[in-house]
Amino acid sequence: MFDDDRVFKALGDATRRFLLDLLFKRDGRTLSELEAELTMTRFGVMKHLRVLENAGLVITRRAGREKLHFLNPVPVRLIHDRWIDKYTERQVSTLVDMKTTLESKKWMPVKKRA
Amino acid sequence: MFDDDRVFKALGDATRRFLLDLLFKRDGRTLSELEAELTMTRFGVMKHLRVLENAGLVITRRAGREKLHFLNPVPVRLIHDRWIDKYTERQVSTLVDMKTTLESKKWMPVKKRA
DNA sequence: TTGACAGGTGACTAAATAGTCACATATAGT
DNA sequence: ACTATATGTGACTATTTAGTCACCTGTCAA
Repeated sequence: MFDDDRVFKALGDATRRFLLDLLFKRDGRTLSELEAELTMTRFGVMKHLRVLENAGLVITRRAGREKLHFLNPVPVRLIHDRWIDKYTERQVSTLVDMKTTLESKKWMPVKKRA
Repeated sequence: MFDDDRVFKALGDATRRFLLDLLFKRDGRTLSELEAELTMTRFGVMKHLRVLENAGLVITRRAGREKLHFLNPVPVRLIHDRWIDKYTERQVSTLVDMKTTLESKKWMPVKKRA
């Protein structure tokens, strides 16, 4: 199994992406803290965290009997660089910004169409 | 199934990533052209291309009896934006550049499956 | 119209993966 | 030492998914 395969396989599961979302909002959480946000068993969460750690998407540090989890953005950036050329990057990000702006408008609670 | 799930599931397979690599090098290829680069059956390749198309990672255009395939970078950029903050983006990309320079090797295209 | 070529389909098999269980280890504070 | 808390493990099951087969449809060019 190649390194990049581990990364993409890790990202292939919705629960693991949710864990990354949690860590993106706030780093340095423990296993128990993360488990509280999910409906799954603790061991289920632990297995997911291990997959993320083996992929390098999450970095951990022991602190006493606790294990703190941190999001590592580097693999994500490497995905980006693999299929987005430096010369077209600006155009793509502009396009994405426009898209998300439009969509967020669509999602806004509309005052109502009287 | 959510949109982002389709994207990540699509990226979870090495053959499909290899197809994206091929299209990244040169756009607008036909099914047969892509099949020639793989050891798999034509139908196998077709199924993979359909997964990529449903995920929005590949866009197609019919031209007579041929179907041309193009790489769409937008979903890739959205992955990036999900876990890389605009304020830390510069640091991360600098770090990645240093890393790739030092290693002097980027990710190799995945080899054909045995 | 006929033959050759490009692409499309349903059903099947083998392998990979998510999630669970009961049980085990290690640390903090009293 | 003792107990509550935080994390770690091996084996099992159910589901998903990659890849193949034989066969069908549509388009080009002579």
